Amino acid sequence: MAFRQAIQQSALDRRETALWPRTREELEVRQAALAGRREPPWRPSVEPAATAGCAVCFGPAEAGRERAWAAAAFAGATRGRRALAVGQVDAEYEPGLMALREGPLLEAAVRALPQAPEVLIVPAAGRDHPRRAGLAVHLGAVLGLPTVGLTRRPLVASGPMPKAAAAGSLSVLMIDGEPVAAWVRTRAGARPLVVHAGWRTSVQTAIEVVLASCAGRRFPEPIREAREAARRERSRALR
DNA sequence: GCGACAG
DNA sequence: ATCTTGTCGC
Repeated sequence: MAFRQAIQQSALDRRETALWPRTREELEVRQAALAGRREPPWRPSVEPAATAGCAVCFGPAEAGRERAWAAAAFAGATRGRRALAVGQVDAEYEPGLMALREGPLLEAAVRALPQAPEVLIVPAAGRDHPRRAGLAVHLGAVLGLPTVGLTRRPLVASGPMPKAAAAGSLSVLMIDGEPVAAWVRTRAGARPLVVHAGWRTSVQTAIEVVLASCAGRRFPEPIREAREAARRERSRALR
């Protein structure tokens, strides 16, 4: 049955945990494989789509490891609309390999959400990546959820920022003639953000998802909520 | 002079 | 990301 199948595909298994690569070599192989997979493009069934965001923040390192707090949230996140995940990470930050650091924790936070989102905004690159599979793409594949990536600047692609100061003005970023992301002014007069095509999303769809959730602010509401939740938990734990 | 490769 | 100084707008 198509209906039942759709439900199973959109529902998050809250107990299952994926195995993330532990080394640079393993991750690079995985990324190359992910980039080759061609899943059916996703489009919001109803607008606005149920959009969630996620975030991670780090604390002082202890014994070589860093403590980290992750959160996932829907807009207007209150109790019941967000979730947390805490852990340690030993991988250092390295452009192109962010999944080693943030993948497991972000997955845990999203899976802990009481409801499965229709689409997830990830604070990381998507298709604009050395192997076309940034953390936004990887996390979407692991969760079986459409994702879009959102960063302050491009990772690989380069191009001029939109000239117009109006919210919604944009300029597409390409790699080898393929659209991978776009500079998007999410708020009038503010510096544009880079919106990336992610897991099962095109640049166009990614832009629609992000613009629909910004509500007059530079960052999408779900991302702001998740970021705030993670930082608040960190300060609570560190105190 | 330094950085210019996501967070 | 995190930190820190400086500027802008309500």
